[in-house]
Amino acid sequence: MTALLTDLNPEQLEAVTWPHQSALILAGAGSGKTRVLTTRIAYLLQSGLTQPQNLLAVTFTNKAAREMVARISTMLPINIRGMWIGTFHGLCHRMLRAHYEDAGLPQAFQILDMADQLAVIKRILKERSLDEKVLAPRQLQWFINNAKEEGLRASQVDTRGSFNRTLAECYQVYEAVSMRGGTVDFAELLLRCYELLSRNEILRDHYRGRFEHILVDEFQDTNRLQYQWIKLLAGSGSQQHAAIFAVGDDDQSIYAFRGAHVGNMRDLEKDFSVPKIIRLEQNYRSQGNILDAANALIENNKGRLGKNLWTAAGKGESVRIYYAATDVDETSFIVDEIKALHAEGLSLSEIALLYRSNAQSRVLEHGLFNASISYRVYGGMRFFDRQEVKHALAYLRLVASPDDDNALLRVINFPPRGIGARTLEQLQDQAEILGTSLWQAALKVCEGRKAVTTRGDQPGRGIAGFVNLVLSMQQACEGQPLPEIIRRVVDQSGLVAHYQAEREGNNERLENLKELVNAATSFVHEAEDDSLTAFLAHASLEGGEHQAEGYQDAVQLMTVHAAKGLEFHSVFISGLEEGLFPHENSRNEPNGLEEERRLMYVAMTRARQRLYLSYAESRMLHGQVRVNVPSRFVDEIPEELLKRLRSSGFSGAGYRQGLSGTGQNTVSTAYSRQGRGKHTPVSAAVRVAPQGLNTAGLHIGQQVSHTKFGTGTIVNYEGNGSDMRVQVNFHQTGTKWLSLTYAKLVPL
DNA sequence: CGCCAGAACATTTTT
DNA sequence: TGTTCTGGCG
Repeated sequence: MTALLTDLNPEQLEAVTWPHQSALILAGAGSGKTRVLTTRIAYLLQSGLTQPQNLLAVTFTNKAAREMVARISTMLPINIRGMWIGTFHGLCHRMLRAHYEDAGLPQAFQILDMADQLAVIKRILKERSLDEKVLAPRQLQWFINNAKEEGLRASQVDTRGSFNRTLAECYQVYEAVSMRGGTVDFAELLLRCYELLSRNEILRDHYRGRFEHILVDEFQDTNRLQYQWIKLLAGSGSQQHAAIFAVGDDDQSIYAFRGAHVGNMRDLEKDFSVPKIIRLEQNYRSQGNILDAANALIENNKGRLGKNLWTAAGKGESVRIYYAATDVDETSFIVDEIKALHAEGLSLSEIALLYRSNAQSRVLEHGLFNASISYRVYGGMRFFDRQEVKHALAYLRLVASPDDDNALLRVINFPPRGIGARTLEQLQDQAEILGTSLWQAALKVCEGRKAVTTRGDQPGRGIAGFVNLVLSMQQACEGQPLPEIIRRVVDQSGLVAHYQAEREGNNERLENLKELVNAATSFVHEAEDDSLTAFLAHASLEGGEHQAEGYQDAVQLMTVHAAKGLEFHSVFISGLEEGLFPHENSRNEPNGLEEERRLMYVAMTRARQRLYLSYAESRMLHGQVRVNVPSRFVDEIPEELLKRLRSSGFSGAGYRQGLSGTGQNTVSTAYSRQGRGKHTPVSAAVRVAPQGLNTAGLHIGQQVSHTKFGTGTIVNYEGNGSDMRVQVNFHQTGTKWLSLTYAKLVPL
């Protein structure tokens, strides 16, 4: 016990040993938030105050949940099985699976991710022949998810006005379609679970009796429904059974745009009569100047719960700021600094390049690539989102739950088997008439057809071919272990054959299909429930993070949002310009500027030792050069904390002057940069500059020679790793795309 | 049914 | 500018 509590500062100790009563912990960046959370759990268990099965800990990401499990396991020798640790969606999903009948769901209900949901919505809009200009699919998706997060069903939303009525009607159709297909979207997981608990007294009492402690991570990011769910589980007022231990930081609330409601912090305080907020203000990450700068910045926000980070470490280095003439200049400054840091022995993975929006990564990538610096870009496409994987998953869904229209539509003609728009329309009409799923309609069509004639039906093609395929898959999978099921379905689906038959560029796809089998194999080892349905749920809920890429020493490029929760020795925040950061769109949002400021606060507090801020006077954006004014956030940092670096050609005028203008006037287009050509779908989240033997020292502008084509200049590149291709302008034969794996290019 | 050209669009994002 | 989506044509 004592070992557990040593090295905690007084506030951390107070939080960890807090009595059985709800608490709100205001945990600043780098203040040991996760440590407090996990130590609290270990403390409760070790001191016998509670049992594992009486604990529920909820996070937002699977990564955070895993980290929590891992840390508790190292602290305690006990088996933490029985404890409910997971994401909101994961825990709700668990409850719904356990009580699917009470929740009114089929046993094999499937989870729709955002893309699946959007596809359903597009279909609904098309069927109702609603013009996309009148109602954009995304808008309807947003509306439905929002309604659900407010706890509203289609019958409960506002129907005043024709537009609202249209929205409500579409929502109603969407509900019906979901019901029939047995599908549940992300928001539905939460709402369904909430409704289940609020309606079913027996279940509610069961869970209330069970959970004595509910711990919530990143509480500032909870939306209204999530908070209601927590409240329901804990029971409030005289009904309160569980103590809520909420940890969060209002200054790091950066997800309002997706429904996060910081107000939940104050609500919790009130609803659960939290006697006092515990503030964790001692920072163990950054040096003094960095914290002072961040504190000064965030001070400009109103209505904060209030907090001031401090450190026992020294002042450290000044915050460096660089004013560049152009984005290219900004990039070359950053590249030079990275080279210098690397030369001093700092590993590249300790350097982060942060930006407000993804579009900014391009210039940076270009610069890094040309300097042969390895880098990794976060936020690419997730494994389970890839086209070929989604196709395979759709077949698997049909095996598990053939009434899922979305899955059916995705693969009914992929690989192509002669089912065109016409046939599909007939099938949809048929389903409409019968009031059934497309699958049922397809079965009917086949039966009828068989009775009349099979003439003209080539085996394996048409509706009959598809129906037979799915039926035989279902048969082949009966009683098989999961990896075998996947292997058979992938094989029988014809996906592999299809991709093999296509020329070029499908190696990665084929690899991913193999990888899917591997994913299933490791899933079987890890999960308690190794059914197909469980695997499909895993694919939807824990999609991306399976791809733990091997460690590579590379500079880390990501948006500020993606950087939350991470830390680095050195951090570059680029593009500090009005209109970019703060982003111009934030002007139209309520409290938009304050959210942008919090974003900046998050960005700054990622740095341990060294923080660079940079600004470019002119920048290429959307194909036009724009001239910008420095971000107001730079001016909010006290001068004495800054060390100004200057580019030689910069006029110097502009900063610390009137910031009233929007700062976006278009000037010349006399500007050139290497384009990147058509660009393969950048599916990989990782793009690492060539370093190996074959590719060492290659960069744009490099002269190379090729045995067949002679000499030329590298003008472009695309892809990554073994798939990387370069475009070479050969003096004799013109430009050619060459794969680095096959072509023997010799640098000159 | 597939391909290509032209248009439209362009914060942030996890589950 | 780059990327994605759509519609028309072969």
